[in-house]
Parts: sequence; C-alpha cells; structure tokens
Amino acid sequence: MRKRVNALAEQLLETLEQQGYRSTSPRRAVAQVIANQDKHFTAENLREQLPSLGRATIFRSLKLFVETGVLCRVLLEDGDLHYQLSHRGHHHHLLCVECGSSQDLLGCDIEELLQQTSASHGFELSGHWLEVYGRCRSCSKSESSAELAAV
Amino acid sequence: MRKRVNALAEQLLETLEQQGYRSTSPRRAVAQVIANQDKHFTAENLREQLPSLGRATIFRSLKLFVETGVLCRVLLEDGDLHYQLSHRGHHHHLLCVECGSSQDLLGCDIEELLQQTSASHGFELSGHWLEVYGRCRSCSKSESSAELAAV
DNA sequence: ATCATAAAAGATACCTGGTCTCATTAAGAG
DNA sequence: CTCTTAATGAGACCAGGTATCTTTTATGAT
Repeated sequence: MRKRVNALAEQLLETLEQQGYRSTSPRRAVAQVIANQDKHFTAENLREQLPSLGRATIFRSLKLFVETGVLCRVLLEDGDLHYQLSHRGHHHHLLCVECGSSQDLLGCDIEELLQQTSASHGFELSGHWLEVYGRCRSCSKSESSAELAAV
Repeated sequence: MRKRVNALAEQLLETLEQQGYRSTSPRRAVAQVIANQDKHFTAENLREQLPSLGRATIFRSLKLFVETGVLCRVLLEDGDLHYQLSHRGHHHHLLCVECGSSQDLLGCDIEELLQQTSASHGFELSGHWLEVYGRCRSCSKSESSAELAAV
C-alpha cells in the first residue's frame, strides 16, 4: 500500500520530467502529498501538509500539475474550485456531496447533445464545463440505513 | 430606454421586498447598476461603479440578489465566478468567449441524460453545474469576416 | 408624525486563492 | 565540476469572501 503511493508519486514526477520540468525537492514533496489525497483538496490543504514550502511554490506546483495533466480542477456545488488527481483527457466528475469522493463520467454522449443544442441557438461551441453532484453508491446506502434507523 | 432600465431596477427591488427584505438606498444603488449590466460582472466591477458603498455591503447585496433569484453566478472558462442577471429557475448558459454575452440554454434534455448516466454509475443524482462556451452568432460572423480579410 | 426595534450598513480585520517581482539557490547538461 | 537556467522563497499586492462590532436607517406600531 505504501509502496503503491510512492509509485504513484514517482509517476507524477515522471510526467513532469517527460515534459521538460525539473524534479526538485519541493515538487517531490507536493507529488508525495497529492498522491496520498483520496478526494479533492485546496491549495490551503496542501500548505497545511507542507508548511515548509513557500506559498508561491505551492501555487506554482499546482498550476504545473494541472498543466501537465496530473491534476484537474473540480467545481464544488458552492462554486469553490478544488484540485484532484486527474485521469487524463477530457472527462466529467460525479462528485459525492457526502464523502467528497468522485468518479469519472465516461461514455456520456453529452458532447453531441451540446453540439446540437448550441447550433440550434446559433452558437459555435468551443468548450463546456460540467460537474454532477449527488451521492455515491456507498453513501446512498448508509443514508437509507440512517433513515431506517431513525424510524 | 432609460425608463426601461429603471423599471428593471425597480422590479429587482420588488423581488427583494416580496421576500421580506428592506429596500435601502445601497440596495437601490446596486439594483440600478446591475440592471444596467449587459454581461456578467464581478463584485469588483460593482465596486468601481459604486465607490461610496462599503465593501461588505456589496458582497451582502450580491449574495442577497443571488438568493432571491435576481442574479445567478456563471463560471468562466478559466474558473472565475461572475454574476449576471438571472431569468429565474434552473437553466444553463451559452457563454460567448468573445463578447461575454450569454444566452440561456432551454429545452435541453441534459437532465434526463445525466439521470440515466449517473444511475448507471450507482450514483444518486442531486444536482449539476453546466456552462457552455463558444461564439455567439454575431461573433462567429465577424470572426469569419476577419479570417477572410486576413487571406 | 414620532418612536422603538430589528435589519442593514460601514469599518475593519481576517482568511483564501492567486499573481508578480526580485534576490538566492539548486538541477542537470556538458 | 562548473555554468546556465530553472525553480524557490520572501514579500507585496489584488480579488473574493466572511465575521464582528458599532452606528445608522427602514418600517410597523402608536
């Protein structure tokens, strides 16, 4: 398990290196921490876990990891933007509002639908942002148990 | 034209009053200004136009106008959140990345599609956020003219 | 018309996200 | 091992946004 995590961190760094960025000790530290996150997080969360790093460095690393496709940004229901590990390429998230976990939404024909709809509004589509909120399988299960218990 | 604008501002205030909020002079000023905006705007934009109002008051008014359904928040492509006049109820925006104008996206069966897709991921859907980016009719026209001219 | 009271405003401090500059340090190519 | 360039850290700065506290003001009751 620990080995797994370190492997992931190394993988993240490799991604940077492959794109011509240096592997520095702050970046190694950041990679280590984000590889350990199981849900979306903020710059501040990172800072708490890496108090020795400069503020600017945190933000620069985040930006870099987003640019290189290691991280993506997720929009929370209240409008806050958080970061999370990204499984490359364009995708959407099913965000659990209960536990903060997220699943990727794949094989969704929303692109096509949007294309049609925009065109019918005289709109030349160039991009979109979609986030989906709800309860993941395990949270909706415990939710129902709680309801039963309350009766 | 001027009369129209004032009428809209009054309408916004009425919405507040109907929901039990007082009609104060700062709120009248804010209503006046937002009734005049033709695209999305930030708190800072508002502050520039209303330098005599306290900062907190600006934010409080914005929040209030959002809560009462007068304003809605729009997510820009870069993650910035702006405000714009809302035509009540749940809807999405077609945001022109060129001129900043926006159209409402109506009669889109995305809800249904999302419902199905989430269910197939064991996800109990509770909400979503969608923004669509592109070029509005008039901007894509002038874009093509520019291209032609450049040749 | 006045008055009480609750709501709202303004000032201010604070927190977070995020960028910029500038001087110093360190990665890694040769 | 050295040189160059990228990256860091400190710090100032700006915007969004909230909390607290004191003063003002809108409105309902008299």
